[in-house]
Amino acid sequence: MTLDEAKQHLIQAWGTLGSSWGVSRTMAQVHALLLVSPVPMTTEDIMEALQISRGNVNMNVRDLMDWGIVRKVLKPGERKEFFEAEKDVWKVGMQVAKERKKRELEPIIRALEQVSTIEADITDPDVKQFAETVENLKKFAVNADRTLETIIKTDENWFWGSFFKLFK
Amino acid sequence: MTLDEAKQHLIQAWGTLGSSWGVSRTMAQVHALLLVSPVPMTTEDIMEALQISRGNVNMNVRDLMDWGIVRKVLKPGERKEFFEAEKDVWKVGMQVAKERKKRELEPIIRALEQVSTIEADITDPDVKQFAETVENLKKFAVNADRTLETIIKTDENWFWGSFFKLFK
DNA sequence: CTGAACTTTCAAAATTTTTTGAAATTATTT
DNA sequence: AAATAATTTCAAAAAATTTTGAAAGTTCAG
Repeated sequence: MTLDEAKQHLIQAWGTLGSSWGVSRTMAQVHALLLVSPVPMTTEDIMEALQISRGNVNMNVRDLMDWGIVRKVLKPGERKEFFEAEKDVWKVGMQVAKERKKRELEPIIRALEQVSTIEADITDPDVKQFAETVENLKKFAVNADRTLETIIKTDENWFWGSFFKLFK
Repeated sequence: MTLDEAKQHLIQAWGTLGSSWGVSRTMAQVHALLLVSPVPMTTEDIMEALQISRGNVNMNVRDLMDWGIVRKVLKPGERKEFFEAEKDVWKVGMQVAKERKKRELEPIIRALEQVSTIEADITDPDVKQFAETVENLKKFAVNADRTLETIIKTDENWFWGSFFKLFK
């Protein structure tokens, strides 16, 4: 397998993985492309490498920047903008965890709290069962949130070194 | 808020959450519906509650059963099949973690391994950088896999009681 | 300022995913 | 074995998402 073939494989695999996690195939592919590029790339480079339109590149790169895992790089004397991906895999993982926590975990916790303001006859067994289910979902979500929060604040070395040892 | 309103809210919120995690809105809604139903439901009950077609209910219920978070219940003397969701939130979470690990984490690890069989001049700095990135992705994935594996084998009580304390 | 280089936007088109519903299949009862 | 009831399948339709590309906007050198 040549370097280029390997890159292509990885980009495809990353795109597929993205799809099953609610990230659009193209966004994941742009991310993978920048991740394996040894140098920052321009919009045109990305267009050419993935055979997609200018607008598409622009949107996906912007989204990746919103996720905090791709940066704009300005080269002195160059008019064009260059993009590079965060290469530190731990940082990427943490950044994604942080964003998903903010975008999805926190909203669902708020929704669960809202829903538990149900005013109803607590002696009704159906109401009781519902309240219990919601309460458990909330506990689970809050626990996950707290755990993520802690992991996010943890430094890289701790993870690579001894995360899994804690679970022995 | 009445019980029914609260249920509707939760079903909607669950559907939205599903979307951002690569689960179809309807599948998440069927799951939520069964989760808050005090009794097992038939295909027709679900059709009516969510206003969706028979085929759609059938497919999504089957998928939920594949995920191991919904069961078929047969009532003696009844011709129809009933469905109920696993109510234990911890079990649901673990089951989903287990399936996603199998369906998505393991395949990406295999893909990364494949890609690292690249035969190329290791003195080429580009090749070296690529190999390094792939190696780090693999380490991250394997670590996550191992951690998940351990959590999955952990019993419920441990999580609810002291998960987050470990991270202080 | 002006115009060229580059970036962003967004309505329409293409693609992908989901849903429908009727026909085929399977299971159960008489 | 025939009739009835329920489930499954799957091609076509609908809906949702993604992509395109050209026009509008922005930036900057001269």
